[in-house]
Amino acid sequence: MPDMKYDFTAIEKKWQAKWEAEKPYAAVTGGDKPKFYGLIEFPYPSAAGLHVGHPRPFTAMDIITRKKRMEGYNVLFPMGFDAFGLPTENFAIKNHIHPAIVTKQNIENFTRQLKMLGYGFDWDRCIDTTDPQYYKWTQWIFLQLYKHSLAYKTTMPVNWCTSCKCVLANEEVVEGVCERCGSDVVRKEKSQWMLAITKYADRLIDDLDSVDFIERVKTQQRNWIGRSEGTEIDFTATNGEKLTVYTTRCDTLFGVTYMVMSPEHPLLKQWKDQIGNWDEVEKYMAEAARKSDLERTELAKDKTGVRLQGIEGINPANGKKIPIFVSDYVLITYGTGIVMGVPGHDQRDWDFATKFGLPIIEVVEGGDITKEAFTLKDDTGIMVNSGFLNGMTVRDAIPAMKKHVTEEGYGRPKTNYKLRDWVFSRQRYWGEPIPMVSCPKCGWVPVPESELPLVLPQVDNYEPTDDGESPISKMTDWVNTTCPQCGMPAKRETDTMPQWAGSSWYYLRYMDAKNDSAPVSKEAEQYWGPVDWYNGGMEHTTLHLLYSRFWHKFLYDIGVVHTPEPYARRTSHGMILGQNPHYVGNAKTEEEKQALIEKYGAQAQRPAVKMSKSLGNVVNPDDVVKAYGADTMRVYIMFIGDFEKTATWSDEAVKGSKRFLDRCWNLMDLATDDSEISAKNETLIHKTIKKVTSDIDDLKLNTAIAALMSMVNDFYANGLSKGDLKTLMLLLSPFAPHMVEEMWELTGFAAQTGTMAMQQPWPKFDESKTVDSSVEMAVQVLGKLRGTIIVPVDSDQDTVVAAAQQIDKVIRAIDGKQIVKVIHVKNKLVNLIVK
RNA sequence: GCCGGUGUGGUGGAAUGGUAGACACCAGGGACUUAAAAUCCCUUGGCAGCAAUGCCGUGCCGGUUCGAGUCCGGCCACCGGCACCA
Repeated sequence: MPDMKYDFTAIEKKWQAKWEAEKPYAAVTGGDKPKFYGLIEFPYPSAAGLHVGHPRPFTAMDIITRKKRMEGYNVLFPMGFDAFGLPTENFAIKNHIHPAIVTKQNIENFTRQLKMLGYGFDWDRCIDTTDPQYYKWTQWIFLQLYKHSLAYKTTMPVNWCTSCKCVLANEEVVEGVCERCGSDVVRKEKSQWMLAITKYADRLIDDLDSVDFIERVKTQQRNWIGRSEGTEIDFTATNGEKLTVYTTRCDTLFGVTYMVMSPEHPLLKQWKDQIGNWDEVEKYMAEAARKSDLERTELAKDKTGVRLQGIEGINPANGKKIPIFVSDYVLITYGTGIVMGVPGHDQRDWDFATKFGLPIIEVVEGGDITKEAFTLKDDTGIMVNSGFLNGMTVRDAIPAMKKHVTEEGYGRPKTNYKLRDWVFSRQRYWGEPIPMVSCPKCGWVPVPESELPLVLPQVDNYEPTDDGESPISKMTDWVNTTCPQCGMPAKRETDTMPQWAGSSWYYLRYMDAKNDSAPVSKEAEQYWGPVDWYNGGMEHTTLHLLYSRFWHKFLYDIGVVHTPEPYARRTSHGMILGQNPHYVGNAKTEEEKQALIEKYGAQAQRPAVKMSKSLGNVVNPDDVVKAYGADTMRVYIMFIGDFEKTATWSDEAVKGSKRFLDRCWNLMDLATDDSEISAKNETLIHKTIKKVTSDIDDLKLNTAIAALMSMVNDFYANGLSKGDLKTLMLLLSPFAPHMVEEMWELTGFAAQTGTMAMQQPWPKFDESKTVDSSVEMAVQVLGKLRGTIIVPVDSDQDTVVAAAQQIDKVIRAIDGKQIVKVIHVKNKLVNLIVK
């Protein structure tokens, strides 16, 4: 073997060129092989390029799909770009470049970096959501939603980001601020396109049972949808109006001492003339409208409200008259916007009643309602002061009351959801135009499908406007059109679709990326669907992941796809953090330490933090590849820790992965010419194949690499044959594909087999060869480790006990005592119980 | 407040109820070298001891078990999600 250095730069360049030319990763629809569709979330092509967070999921799925190919699967592993969105638009505004040009440059840079890392994507299927040939079908799906009454335009209070000058979906508001820019979100009355995701709420929850998603994704989606089973109860107002409330605790109906209406409730304005203190009420309503979501939440503890003069409510259970208040702790968006106040058994109601001096009635025994509401979590409390419910447990009282109100005709069981319909329009430029035309005579009319794609017009200024209109609205040539229905002058919708539109169906497009007559052909979808394994970030759980499940279910209903769920399996990766430059642990002196704590506070206590430009702890994959090579980058990012957990990048630790690859490379000099697996390494090799195979399937890439490292260490200790090296190369090839192909060629296996290593079958193990002829067993006396013995595999108890009694420490430990019991776990341990 | 998750050496992390710390990083020692880098070898959980060895040790308290990082009950801390959802 020629003594050659591992020149990763030259090697990686060579093999990437070969793969570019020969396309070994191209997926062909159809054939006899079983199919495997592995998917990772496509990136948003930012100007900053890839950061080291990207390669974690990408490398993992690349390894999984490479192994699947070797196992004989027909693999689809695609990549694309989710390129509409605000950062590009803002960059374009700032630098006076068209967003399309920025997007093109960014995609080119991302593509270069992804190819640099050696991923086995089928580049012929690459998609770009801003390509009119792609968004033609995004618009088409919108039109189908419209035709099925799942897209509608309505005026309602929406979340308005004061900085982006744009509406946001509920899912995009985090703790009262915009999830993207962190600015205040206020409520604004606006006419918006909506998608009726709530119609799919039950299916989105129930079908989670049929898919293999990690549990935290399922719980998070269930919580977000927030299904609650309760009761609607009709109260009456003294002016004759019916006031329906929603409650999950209908058992407490006898404990109601007041009612509360949301300040946004439409009945209030209707009652203007009947409300004695209308001025006061109106003022309160105006104040509530001005508050941002954040303010409303922050002030949660301090209840405010105004009592309506001249109108009271009547409790249908006992005919009692009770006051009605207006208060902003009642939300118009949940339930009926009216709540029955049960201060004895709801803490918010208790707070409110205490502040306004309202009576508090105990209807469930067990607490001290003079101190706080008794809101027991278990439901075994006994009902009191509640007419026919007295003496029952809460558990029995709820169904009894539900039945009662239904029979009496003033109530009914009702299911409610926290999930809201999806606000689907944005007042920004860089998004898919919504293909609708507003005609003075016909109302909203869809653009005919034959006219799709409705291409985004060129504008001079992308700047968002303060009047809340899209920049496109200034393009009168484009806006002014004719009604597709009556031919009269009409105007186009100028809002665009949200960031999440294009990604709601992109996994389907990969199956048939060039189709000009459908989003995806029936054949391609039948063959590739559903996605077998989808990995992505937890931050998308209640956004992209939920949205795309919704769209998929709709496409299922209209016969475009053949499965009710898009993704069979969902896993999630942890974030990659950077070193914290301000960490107190780095301080050398006590003064330095104090200075850091003073300056950075809690931030200084954390060894690792999110990478950011301002902290200067961003790791650029380009630099890592330049210094150590793509294969080292791939191995390190997998070896860094448990895939699902947060991990911290370490420049020092990368070297360990490089060292490992060097050691693999240098094994070429040591391997003897024997092309068979050597007898001395046989067990080791079969064990390692077994371990690496199952670890990849279980997404435990870190321990798979550890097993390979162990094998290499043993090869150095015991020597190896070319046959042994061959197995190592095959097991390593998904992890470090460039280096392995070069080794495969240098060791003559390329010439001998006529294929690349990646095209070889995945090594098989023989279960019977994964066990050694002898094993080391633990010897315990009274559960305490006293030594180890080496015995033939599967030795019986007598043999093991006899061997154990030869050990000095064991002899001493049982000295003068009787062995009364022996616990013998075959090949593992023997525990001598003495007295 | 509710729902998840996590807690193991100086560090990242391993451990189907069965030898805690695999595999690495850092550190220390040695070899090679004019020297450095690279490479190779050794040590490396803590305490006591020259050593053999002994004791302690997986956030805390208790329980089940021959045996608990792992299972059960109760705490504490941190991370993530939701949150005036009636």
